[in-house]
Amino acid sequence: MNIKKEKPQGLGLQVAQSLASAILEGQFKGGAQLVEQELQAFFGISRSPLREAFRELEKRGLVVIVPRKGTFVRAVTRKDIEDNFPVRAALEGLAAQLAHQRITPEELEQLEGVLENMKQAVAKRNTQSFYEAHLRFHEIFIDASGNELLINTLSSLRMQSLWHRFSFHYYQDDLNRSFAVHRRILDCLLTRSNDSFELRRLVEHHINTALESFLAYLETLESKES
Amino acid sequence: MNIKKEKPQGLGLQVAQSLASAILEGQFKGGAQLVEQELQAFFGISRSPLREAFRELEKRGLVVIVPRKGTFVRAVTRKDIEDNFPVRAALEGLAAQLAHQRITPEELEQLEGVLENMKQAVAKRNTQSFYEAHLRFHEIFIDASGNELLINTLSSLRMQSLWHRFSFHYYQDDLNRSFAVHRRILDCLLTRSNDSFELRRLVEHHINTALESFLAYLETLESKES
DNA sequence: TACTATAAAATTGTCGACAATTGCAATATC
DNA sequence: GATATTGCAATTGTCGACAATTTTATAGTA
Repeated sequence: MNIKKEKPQGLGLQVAQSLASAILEGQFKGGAQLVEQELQAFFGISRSPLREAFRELEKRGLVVIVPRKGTFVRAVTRKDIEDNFPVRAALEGLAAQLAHQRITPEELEQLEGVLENMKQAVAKRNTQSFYEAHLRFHEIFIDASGNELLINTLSSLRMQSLWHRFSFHYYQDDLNRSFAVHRRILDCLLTRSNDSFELRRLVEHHINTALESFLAYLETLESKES
Repeated sequence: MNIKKEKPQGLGLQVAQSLASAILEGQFKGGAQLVEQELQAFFGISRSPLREAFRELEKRGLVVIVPRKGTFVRAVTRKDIEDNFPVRAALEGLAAQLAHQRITPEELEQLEGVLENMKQAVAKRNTQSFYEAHLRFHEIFIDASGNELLINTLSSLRMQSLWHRFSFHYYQDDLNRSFAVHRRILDCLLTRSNDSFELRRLVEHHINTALESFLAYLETLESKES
């Protein structure tokens, strides 16, 4: 058989995917209840797969299920963000260190390509495409770590932190600086003889710095609202 | 009201708890299928809450759900273990560093108490109670980090790594050394003026070392089986 | 008015039945 | 004898109905 075997995914997972997108795009207010009857009617499915979808969303950290009360889209607080970044920073630092030992020439090639995209995005002041390339850059070296647990854990953490209500706006200011950091990261990965701990610190510091500018961005938002 | 408000947990969570214990105690062979009908009869419940329990177990990383195939207890491979420890090490290192800044005198007191238990366990060559105290020691400073995400993530990772088929046997050899390490960790936590990075490295290294002796322990097991 | 008690509505939890799919064994075919 | 095919049994997926609980609305009382 040369035909793709489309992997079977029940209604539950499909609905979960759909709901996840909706939540990440901010189509629900934080803390809003996902009422089964409404969604049941909307998707045209029964309650069993819908509840399954809720469990899936809870696994991804997008909703919180409270017994006997209901399922609520997770309201992301400032503390959630402050908690998320350091954990991501530590894990991505570890991922980079592991990748340093086992990354393949092909993957390094990909990183060069993505970095080129970032460069062009900087020139064009295109924050959207810079944002996407940036995501891809991290994704590549995380996968290169070869640690499945690390890859899965970070996948979840990065999704949560990307809560698109805020999205990529906060990159606007320092595209150049961000590009330079990733150039350095790639250089570190390219030189095998290097100390992998330096690479680790570099990546970790990069993300923790991102937290600071992200929080600063939030400050400006809050001051505008008041 | 002064009465405990017993938090409601549906049948699903109760069954999940029961199954989790059974799995951790090794009452299922790795890769064994959890058939709904059997468990349904055993617990005397319907399929809805049982499937809910399966989702819960999957969230905790104890089973793997394959669509249209079934739910299988996760077969822990050597790579799973090799992947788990470095991630735990990085996160517990971070937890210790965070705890260094915000740990309370009460928590330090608790750590002293637990360390005393470890000391006595060493004297009595009681690996069981040493094991329990050891778990508690880590739990305390992880909680002291104040990072909810970190606490939850580590809770899950530590549970997985404790897969009791192997259990605590591998501690037997170096109870003294392990005790000494934890004495040093506590000393680091006690001196606020210290460099918190040293504490972090200490904890991380401690866990990565544990991986090595754990793997060595597995070697002996495998050679016995052959 | 403010507060409590009661009733109704809305919502989640659980159940058993039926549908769809998969795995396996018996059978057929070369 | 090896391989493909068919049919049956086992298992998971989906559904709608009923039960239990929580929330909301209503009425009653001080």
